[in-house]
Amino acid sequence: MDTRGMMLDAAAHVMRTKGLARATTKEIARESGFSEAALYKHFRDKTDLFLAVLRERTPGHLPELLANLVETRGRGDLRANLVKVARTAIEFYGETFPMAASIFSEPALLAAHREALIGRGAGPQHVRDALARYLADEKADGALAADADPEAAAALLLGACFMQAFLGNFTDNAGPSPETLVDTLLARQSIEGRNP
Amino acid sequence: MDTRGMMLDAAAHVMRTKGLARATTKEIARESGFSEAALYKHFRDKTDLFLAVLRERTPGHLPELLANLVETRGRGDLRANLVKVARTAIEFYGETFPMAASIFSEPALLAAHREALIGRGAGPQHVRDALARYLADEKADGALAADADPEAAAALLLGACFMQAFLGNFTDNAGPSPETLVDTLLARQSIEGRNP
DNA sequence: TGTACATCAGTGAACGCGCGTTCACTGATGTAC
DNA sequence: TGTACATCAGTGAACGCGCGTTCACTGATGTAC
Repeated sequence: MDTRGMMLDAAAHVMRTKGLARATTKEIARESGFSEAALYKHFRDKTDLFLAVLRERTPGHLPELLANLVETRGRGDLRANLVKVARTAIEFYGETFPMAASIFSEPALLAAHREALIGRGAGPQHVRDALARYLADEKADGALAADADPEAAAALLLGACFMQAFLGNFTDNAGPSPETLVDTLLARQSIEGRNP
Repeated sequence: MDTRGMMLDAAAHVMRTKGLARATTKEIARESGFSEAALYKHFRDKTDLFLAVLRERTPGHLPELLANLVETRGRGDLRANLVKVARTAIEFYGETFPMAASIFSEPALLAAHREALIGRGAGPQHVRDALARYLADEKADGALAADADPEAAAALLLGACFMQAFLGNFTDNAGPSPETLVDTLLARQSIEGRNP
């Protein structure tokens, strides 16, 4: 691993364990094994370093899984696919949440990160859109009810995972399993005959 | 309004607009119209002030609404009640999110806030539990399918609202309306005859 | 009523500290001839 | 091969700054007699 990579790892680790407010250049330098001055040979300033961490040290398994699902539409059965999405999403959001939430404490950093995501065509809403697209494909293939709403269904499932990850980071709250969430989403909750 | 209240308002305003990292004693003092020294007549230290803001300046309309729903079970129809919950939740989480997310940047503050919530018997999971309890009541009254899962349904609906509030704070993403979310939750998504 | 004192909310100025950043430097490695 | 110089990743020490916090204080208000 090159110096820059070690610095990014150190920064990501400090941000995760000590929090953004305690992620000082001193701490990151100490953790990486290099001097503070060395940080400035690889990154213009502290913001540049943080943005690089956000860009290069955010896990990608959820976007990847959804990209695959969209590509191989209908391969495997709907329920199993959604359970896998839910499981992956809870894990992904669980890893991502503390750092992502942190940057709300620095609006300037938040804005810069948002712009960077937009520039790359990435961002949280794209995940939801990808799942909605997969569900729309399943609906077109007849695996989903004709009056089902792919976007709302995607919002419900990912939202539950997102919140579960938040609750898991905030308390030790467990919440419903991925299977239960998916089954509840797919099944009718209101009594038969009544609307909707 | 007494001095203490003005200080809390000022602190909450600065936290919301400038972010936790820029919410310095100088800034809060300037905004409140008092000196920095005066802050220390009313709060032991900065952490004490922040915890007081979190305790006394967090909106309460969502917990309140759910408490009322649980009390007046079945009054009004299910769908209308849920739509109102969703609408209130999106607004509530939208107001709460930036500040709540902020404190993930200071784990010590986060831990202190969590302990304070536990001590008061409050916290985000209680909101979800309250909605689950209301849904369980509706199920017992026959307004919800016999095999419906109140906890999972509550997690799905509130999760979608929570994530929508996050997306709204992060980008200007709109997402499905409260009505669409509720209808999608209540209706069967998988095709009739297929499981589940 | 006037006088003497107590209380107390709030202040201006200073404090020490840790922060992000920069500086002149070092020493290992590569290159020319 | 040896010699002279260039390059460049990384350093130790210092810098100015803004932070949270404390200090001795002021001046308005209340109270006793």
